[in-house]
Amino acid sequence: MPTTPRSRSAPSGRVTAAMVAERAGTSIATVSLVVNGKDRGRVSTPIADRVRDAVEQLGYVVDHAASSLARGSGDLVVLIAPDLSNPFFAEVIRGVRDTVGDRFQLVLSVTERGEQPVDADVRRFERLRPAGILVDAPAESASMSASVPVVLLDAPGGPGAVNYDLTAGVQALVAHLRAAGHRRVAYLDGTSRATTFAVRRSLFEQACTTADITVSPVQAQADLTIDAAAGAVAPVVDAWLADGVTAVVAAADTLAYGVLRVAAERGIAVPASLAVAGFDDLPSSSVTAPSLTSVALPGAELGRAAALRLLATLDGVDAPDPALPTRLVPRASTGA
Amino acid sequence: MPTTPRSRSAPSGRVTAAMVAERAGTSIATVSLVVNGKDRGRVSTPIADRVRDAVEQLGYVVDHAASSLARGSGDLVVLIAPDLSNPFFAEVIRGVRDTVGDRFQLVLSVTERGEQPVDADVRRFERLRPAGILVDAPAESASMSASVPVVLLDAPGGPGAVNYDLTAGVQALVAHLRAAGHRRVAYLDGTSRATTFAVRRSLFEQACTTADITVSPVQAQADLTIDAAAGAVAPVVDAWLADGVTAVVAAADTLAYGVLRVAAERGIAVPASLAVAGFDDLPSSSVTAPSLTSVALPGAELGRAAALRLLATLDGVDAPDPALPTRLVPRASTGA
DNA sequence: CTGAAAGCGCTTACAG
DNA sequence: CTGAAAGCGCTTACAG
Repeated sequence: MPTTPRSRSAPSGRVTAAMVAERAGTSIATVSLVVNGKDRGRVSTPIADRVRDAVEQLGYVVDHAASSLARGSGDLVVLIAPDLSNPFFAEVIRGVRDTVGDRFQLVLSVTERGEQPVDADVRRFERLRPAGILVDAPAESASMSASVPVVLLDAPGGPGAVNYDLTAGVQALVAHLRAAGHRRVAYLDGTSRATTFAVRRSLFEQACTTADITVSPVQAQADLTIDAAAGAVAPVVDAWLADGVTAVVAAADTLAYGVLRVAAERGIAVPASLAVAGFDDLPSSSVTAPSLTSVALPGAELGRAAALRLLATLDGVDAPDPALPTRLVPRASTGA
Repeated sequence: MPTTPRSRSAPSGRVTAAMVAERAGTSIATVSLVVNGKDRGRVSTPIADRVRDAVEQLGYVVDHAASSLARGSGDLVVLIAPDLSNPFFAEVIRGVRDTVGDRFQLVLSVTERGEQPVDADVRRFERLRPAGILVDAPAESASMSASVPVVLLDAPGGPGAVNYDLTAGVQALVAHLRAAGHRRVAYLDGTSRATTFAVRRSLFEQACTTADITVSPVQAQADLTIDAAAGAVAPVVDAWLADGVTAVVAAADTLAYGVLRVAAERGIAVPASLAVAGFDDLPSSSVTAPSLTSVALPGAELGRAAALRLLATLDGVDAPDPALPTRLVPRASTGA
């Protein structure tokens, strides 16, 4: 810890506007204007050039803390997402980043494994005075309000949220299973408290009822990792088979991978003895053994839509708000 | 845009220390001390309690911008990582987050897909006055210096870096291939400019030379995604086979997945006609068709080691700096 | 066109 | 034990 007195501006390596101003022979006010591109018609060309030269030579960068303090808010956009072990979120992030672009700087925060973003997370990031906050798969959409604009992703029912329209995808999945002759299926749920999982389950159960397919009372759920899913499936897979289940639908592809792994270990033929399907359509779902049938949720699209909505809010204009379409990608794991 | 005059503190919903002080009947200096836990022996218990009550009632949170401006730096730790479509990074992040814990707030930044973190990324985040910056898989470790402590991850050769000892893993892989009778192999490289990829390749080639295995002159490389890998492999797979190649080693598991996919499409038996192996040992590598042999790089360990090193630097103590061990996980894709 | 000055919300010697 | 005040580095009316 340096003991340098604070009054002496010990050259901390940090270049300030004052240093730029001195070198350019102007005031820091002028430096601020030039650096922020607000010099048109306010600063003469020769002076502006001198400032730019000095900035270049000194490697000056506007201090974010000071700037956002003075301005009231900064150019940060915060995206709070659940644990990234689900590759789905990588896609969402990409969509957001490509959309907020250079205008804002995107920073991410991830929750503890298996946790959903909650109110307190939003609160913690308000401190940073971001331009806006995006929350992916929040636990409860109720009280996510803040002093900055907040957009919720994949938070069905919430206001100020962008969502998938899961109906089409789920119905296609159930129709697909029905056509393959399945009449009794199991559902492997996530332990996640994200509302989207409740929606997936209930839409699935509804569709099954309509299609005259029975959902097995033998329940299982797990964290969204392959290991956790395999651990949850191992104890119940025999009960499923004994119950006459011929297909299992998992709330996420990573969960479905766990089913595939247990089936492989037990020598249960997929799809002959047990069909398997998931949600997300992860990139790796095309190379599993067998390749996995999945309801495709385009993550990058979700990220893009959320970012557009935030930008629209910041600009004070109305945002289009279409629910994003989902579709079934049938593969070998259901005999496609 | 609100036109509120700045002088009137329009109740922006933001609670300030002044508001807390007024409610508690003290000064903002006292509020600051209490809120930062520096009140022991400096503030009387009844006053401290009144402050805490007021904080509670008002929901006061210290403003990050103002705090880090006044203090010189804040409690943020920034982790800059390449595009997250490689699930490997999720592990690294988890290791970092679990280690920096509650003392610091972790924020992430990801580069454009296929890009590596560069100097300019570090520069951009210095603005935030973080306590430290972690850079995963940087392009060049040379000039990554900043006004805050920087720790490089997976940046072989750099000073202030934490790394894997790839030797053991690579040698085990090559010995494994040799034992299975392979004498001519191909290497599928990543287009990534991260130095770790150069190291992987050169260690592999060295080990092959020693083991009297020939590396095919038929070259291929791709972005670290399954699609990109499949696209790069498709045009060369016949040439590999024609060249007498019996095994292909990919610089990352995601690349190896691309090989598996092309092999499946072409009806090339794995491992009978072509053995496949990768680096990373991703969770999904246990469920691919066939399951993938891989050099395991424990991502969470890397993140943990880097975070410990940063904490040590901040505390001014020496950091232990063991290279992290790697090992081979043999699976069906090489006939294990 | 230009700069002095107030203010953003904190933290921290310093003086009581 | 407590508070007034300076200072962190900017931005932005405002007065020249």
